[in-house]
Amino acid sequence: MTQPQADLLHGTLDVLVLKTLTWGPRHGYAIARWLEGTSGEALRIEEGSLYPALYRMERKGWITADWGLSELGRKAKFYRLTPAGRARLRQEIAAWRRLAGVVGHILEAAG
Amino acid sequence: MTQPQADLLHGTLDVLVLKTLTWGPRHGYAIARWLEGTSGEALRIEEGSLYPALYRMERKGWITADWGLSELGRKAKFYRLTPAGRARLRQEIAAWRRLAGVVGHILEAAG
DNA sequence: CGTCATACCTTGACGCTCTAGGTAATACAC
DNA sequence: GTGTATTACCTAGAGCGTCAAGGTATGACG
Repeated sequence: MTQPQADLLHGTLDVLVLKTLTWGPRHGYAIARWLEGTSGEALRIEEGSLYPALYRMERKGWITADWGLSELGRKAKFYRLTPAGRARLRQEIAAWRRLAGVVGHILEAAG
Repeated sequence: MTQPQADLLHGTLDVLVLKTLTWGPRHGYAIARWLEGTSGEALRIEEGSLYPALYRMERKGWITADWGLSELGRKAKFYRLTPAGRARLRQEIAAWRRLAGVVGHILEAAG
């Protein structure tokens, strides 16, 4: 009965993950939990979206990963921003602001 | 040399088109020109995105089309909102506001 | 005669998200 | 000790939206 998720993220996952990592290294599972929590559960970060996104960004050199131990003592892969990732984040934030500004302006106009 | 467009629209085309049609019927080409103009050329509406979007939404019953004559006397297909389209527009605006609010909140936080 | 603008349409590649599986280890209840 | 939930990772495939790059046809302009 559960409805499909209807593309909640609209291509914003990369920028959200990059931004999350500005607070320090985090493993994938923690990134998902943090984004969901910070959004007041408005976002659902599906693992089938998250892990491919992490590999993508690692391949592009925006983040790097090291294995370590989570807060609960389990093995976990910690990701952190590279300088290229910080630069990319700035670009993506700028692009998002442009889009949000334009779309917001059009949608809020009296119809 | 021209860079690829990098998914400027992020899945917002449907809601933008629906909103455009609240100002009255318009043909595809005019919808594209209007959105580009209103956005101060910040948006580029590719025809390969627009026309499939129009068919999609017509198939879903959100818009309907009639052939007519453009302002310049050429044959053109005029689209207009159906009641279902208006309902859908309200939903999509609400979804957009939620997403924009959450993403904006996260991205604007001091990193 | 060539070019630009209007107005429509199609195909294929690409990329992102989701669904729906899977593994493995720990923690806790019964 | 057996089942269940949680943590933490991973993958395959479908679906869908956007873009690039083509195409048709008409009319205006020089």
